[in-house]
Amino acid sequence: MKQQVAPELLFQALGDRTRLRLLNLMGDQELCVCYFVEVLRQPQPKISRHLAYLRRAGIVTSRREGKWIHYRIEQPANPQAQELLRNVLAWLADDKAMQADRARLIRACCTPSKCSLLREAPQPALVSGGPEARKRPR
Amino acid sequence: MKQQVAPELLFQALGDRTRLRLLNLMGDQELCVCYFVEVLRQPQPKISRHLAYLRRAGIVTSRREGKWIHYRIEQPANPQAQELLRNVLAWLADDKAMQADRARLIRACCTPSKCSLLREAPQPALVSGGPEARKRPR
DNA sequence: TTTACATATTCGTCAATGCGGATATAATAG
DNA sequence: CTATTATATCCGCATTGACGAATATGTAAA
Repeated sequence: MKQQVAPELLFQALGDRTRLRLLNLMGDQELCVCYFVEVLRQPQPKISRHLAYLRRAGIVTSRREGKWIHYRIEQPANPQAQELLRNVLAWLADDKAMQADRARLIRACCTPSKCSLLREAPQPALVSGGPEARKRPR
Repeated sequence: MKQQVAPELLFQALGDRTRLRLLNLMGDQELCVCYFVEVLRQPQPKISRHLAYLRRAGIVTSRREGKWIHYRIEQPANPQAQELLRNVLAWLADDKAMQADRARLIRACCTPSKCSLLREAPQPALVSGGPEARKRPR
């Protein structure tokens, strides 16, 4: 069973711009680390450290596939926390800078050949039952 | 116009147990500092410091009435932030320890004479248009 | 097995912040 | 004016966490 997060620990994890940008990029898809590095244009160790923080906080999980490691948002066990996380993502989606990040991600996915880091990187894939899927339950 | 809070700053403010307990006690009422001190059984300077933090973060406002200073939650300007804050309070309302705090508050209000700090303290009052009022708009 | 690549971790430093204890400020009471 | 009460702020200390730089780990390719 997923462990219950104390609210203050969740909020501490959300209290950093870089981590919010990472979550915003994940949204409802699974992304491998090189995309974060490419899109956010931040040093790889920095990205990795913040992803580790999110993982320790139970907000994301990772999955290895060969050389690549994919990260995705993990649904919290607590329904209230789930709702809250959905709200957070919706709020981020309204933020101009966050929208710019998403746009950069889409461009990177369309033309991976132009991005030094993404030559052979696996494409992102939608996560079934992710936060976005739950918002449009048709 | 209320200023827009960056999401990460809001979350930093929410990332502390004492501050969440304070917010939970405020809920939709306006409370004076002595109640927080009495109910949370924490040193007054500690309470005061955390209230100041919340004020600087734009989450609460204060109002002086003679010797007493009342604090209440301030509705964020951004609708997304409003929704989020409502979610936070709803989550807290589910937490056992938070419920115990609220029960202690009610007891303190009913028998202020038994609480050393509350001899003459003004009673809490509901805040019009507060988060709870918005949830039961009848 | 060596090499290259993707990602993670460690180290030293610095800023932010939590705390208790002491003290300052502001309002009222006497 | 002085004393008291309610609240805020300051000090020193400890912890946390963010950062860049360097390095380690794990996987696959040559």
